Amino acid sequence: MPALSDPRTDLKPPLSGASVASSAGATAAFSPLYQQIKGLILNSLRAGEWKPGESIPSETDLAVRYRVSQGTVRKAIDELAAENLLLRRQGKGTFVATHAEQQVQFRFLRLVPDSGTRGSEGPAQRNIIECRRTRANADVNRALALRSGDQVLQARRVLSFGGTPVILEDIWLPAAPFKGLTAERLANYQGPMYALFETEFNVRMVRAQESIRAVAASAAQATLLTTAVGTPLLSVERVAYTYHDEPMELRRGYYRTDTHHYQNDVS
Amino acid sequence: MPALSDPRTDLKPPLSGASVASSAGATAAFSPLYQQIKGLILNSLRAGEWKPGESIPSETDLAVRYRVSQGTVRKAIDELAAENLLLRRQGKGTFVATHAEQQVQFRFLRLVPDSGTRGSEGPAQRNIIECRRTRANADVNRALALRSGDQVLQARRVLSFGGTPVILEDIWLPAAPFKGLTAERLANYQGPMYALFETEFNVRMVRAQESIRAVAASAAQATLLTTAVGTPLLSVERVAYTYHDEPMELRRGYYRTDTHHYQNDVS
DNA sequence: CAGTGGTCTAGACCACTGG
DNA sequence: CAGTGGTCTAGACCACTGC
Repeated sequence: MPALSDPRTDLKPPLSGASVASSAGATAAFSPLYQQIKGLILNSLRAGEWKPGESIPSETDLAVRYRVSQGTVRKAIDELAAENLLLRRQGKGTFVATHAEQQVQFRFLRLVPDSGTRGSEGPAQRNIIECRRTRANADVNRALALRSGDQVLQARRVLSFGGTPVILEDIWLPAAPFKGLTAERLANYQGPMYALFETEFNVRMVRAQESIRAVAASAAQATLLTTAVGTPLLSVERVAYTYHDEPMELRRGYYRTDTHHYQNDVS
Repeated sequence: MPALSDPRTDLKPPLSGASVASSAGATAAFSPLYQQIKGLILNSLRAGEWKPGESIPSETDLAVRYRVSQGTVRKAIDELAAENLLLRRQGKGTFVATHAEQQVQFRFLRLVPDSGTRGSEGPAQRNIIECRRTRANADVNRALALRSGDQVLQARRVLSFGGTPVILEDIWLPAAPFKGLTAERLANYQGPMYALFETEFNVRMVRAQESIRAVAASAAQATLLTTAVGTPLLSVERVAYTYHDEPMELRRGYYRTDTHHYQNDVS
């Protein structure tokens, strides 16, 4: 191993909070080396240096690159794998997670059929009702951290399983990162919408937060979901985030739960 | 460190699948040392050797006890901490997680007020409607992995926040592990029900699986929740598990979502 | 100050994959 | 067979807690 006298261009040594201000709180947080490495890897992911589905360099290579031991790189990758940003495959390498894989399709969709398993009803049919460009209202602006006046894309679609419409969704996206997205491209793409976002716009959804309520179907909703007005529906409001917790999508879903249910593990 | 010649009473060496049957698949799975250690710690937890809220021995002590390095014990504890079974506190020790802590009260309850934070409405009022001992139907038996004919305890209660009834719950428990549980003890206990289970019956709920639907309030439900018949309610069916994935509780909850919502993080 | 968990390193060896 | 991630060890040192 090389001596540590060599200056590191990327990393600060993990020094403790020796900030100027000594009194009155405001102590600089101690940041371990592996957290700094994690941040650097995160930056490379966001910058697209390694694309979804591709492998990242081996642990030993990264250890050389960052001038730390393999164990430290390993711990950084461990956390990123636990957050589903990376995928380790023994003997093969470490890969950037993607929404395009067959195994984890609909990874963010918690709705499953009451009987049978996910996907047992065959592929979902996607039906784009509309897609337009507007200025968002205050609600949407707040959720997406936009300035008032910023443009957004709004889409509405229906997902059907086995021929039955089950999900009605309104989707809002900031217009800037999704420049060029049209109803046609949405309609023609086969596969999860988030996979299209990855390949076409270099936007990878990493985590999401959902707020769930029970509501009664309006006339419009009932029509699109071929059910009666007043039918109880699951209202699922989702904000999806990219790397570094940037909000990138607001989605308001209405789920029929007569043949499906929302499944959640809590611990 | 002592030589490894010393026979280990508890552990098999992490040998690979050299089982008798060599052909026809059925290869014995390779189990790393730290997984075996994790299993032993799990056994001690289930046996009540260390009780909720107490500290377990230090990593170095456990390393001596199990005759492995501290790093191996550490990895076992890491996983148990990630699963919320243990709680690490730097400088103090490692503690058995509990539902009785102030910080994590209602850890399994995902319902939060639309405005304000969890607990901002003051403490929840718990109202036991009934508690009786019966034979369970097939549904409940299946969920709790009981034999038909086994006795169960059934309770119904209403939870109110800020004076408004928000949650109606039906709860089923296997009678055997909860021998002696009565409506009075439930009603008199202040604090989360799962905390009572820990202290009185040595049953610790570790994880749960919830199935969520939207339903219309029945007459009985509407009365107890002081709302109108047909009001959309969130139906939350929960199966809660103890150590080693033993199902120990079935709970059917009905949540009003006019002032609260079910919050979920997905990644 | 001693004791705890947390970080970092270095090296040996194992399990798995694919050419 | 070489290359990858996975396990295990041993030791040094750091950060945090409480006496």
